[in-house]
Amino acid sequence: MGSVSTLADHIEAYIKRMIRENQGRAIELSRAQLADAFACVPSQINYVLTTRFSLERGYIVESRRGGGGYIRIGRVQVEDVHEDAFDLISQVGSQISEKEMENILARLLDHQIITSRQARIIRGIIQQETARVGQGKALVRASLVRALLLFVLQQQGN
Amino acid sequence: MGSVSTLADHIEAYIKRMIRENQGRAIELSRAQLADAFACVPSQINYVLTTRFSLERGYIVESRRGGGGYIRIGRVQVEDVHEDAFDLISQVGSQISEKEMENILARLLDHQIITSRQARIIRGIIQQETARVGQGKALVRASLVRALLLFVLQQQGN
DNA sequence: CCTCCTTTGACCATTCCTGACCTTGATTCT
DNA sequence: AGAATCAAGGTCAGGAATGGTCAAAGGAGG
Repeated sequence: MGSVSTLADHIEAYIKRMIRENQGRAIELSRAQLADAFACVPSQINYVLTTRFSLERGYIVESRRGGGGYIRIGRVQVEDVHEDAFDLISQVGSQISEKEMENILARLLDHQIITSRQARIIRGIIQQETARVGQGKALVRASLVRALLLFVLQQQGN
Repeated sequence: MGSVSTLADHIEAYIKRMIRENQGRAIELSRAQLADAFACVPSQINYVLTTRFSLERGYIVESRRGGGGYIRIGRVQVEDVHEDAFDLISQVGSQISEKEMENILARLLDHQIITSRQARIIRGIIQQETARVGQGKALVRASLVRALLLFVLQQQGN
């Protein structure tokens, strides 16, 4: 697993565990309470939500302000994970940023379509290959992401 | 002077010893601290990492910037049987023709380093990807061949 | 000398965390 | 009902902590 060192990482892990323990169903929580539990400012929760629970990473976050306010966090429901994976890959355009790549990997990892080891190797390979070219890294990255992920999927016999 | 020991060599040895002492498991370190320990500029660490801890040499390096940033260095287990395969791959230049690619695949197939199914999948993916780009197919192909073969080899050392 | 590897430093990019200030919804007071 | 107040959550910009890049200078060996 990734390094669980920063506060944000801990909060992320906490939320994911909550969801897991709830059979993957959406959970509801109070921003203020959570912030209190981790001894941080409330906006830190928003930071975690936007950086780790974005739609691109497969999460849906709803909330309401005012008295009795709440934050609900759930996973995007997908019929067939492999279908979803192919969709994800086919939606990769001719260029892709590092951040976009991370989102895809995070999502596939989340759905256990790839292992963290595979994700690491993919990152490593792409890092080396993009370093090799001066310009057009986003182009090379797109090509490699598609190729490597497609390879993984096809190998699994899809 | 038998300069068997540049600063880079010492840093390399230090990191390798760390990994050894950690039972071969990945280690995590701080670039700034390490640079400090060796009284050099931080970028020297990057130099050592890129020149001595590349994937072809069997290492995988991950890092994160910002607060709580780190550099993680681990080994990817690779069977010795595949030593020459790595040589083959690292000899792939910045461009390679379809014929050269076929030769490489044939050799790897011959030595049973990859299966015919894997070879087929690789061919298919590379065909698709090179078709996407108008020019510079040989460039893209080289990148993909390296990436996919590297991936296959590291997958096996699991 | 020439070339390749090493070292350095200036400048850049990313990630995290906080606090001041804003918006929205519910409840209570007149 | 309307106003005031209370109780959430949201935004945004900034500071601090890391690591990354790149090109030029330095050195050792052939």
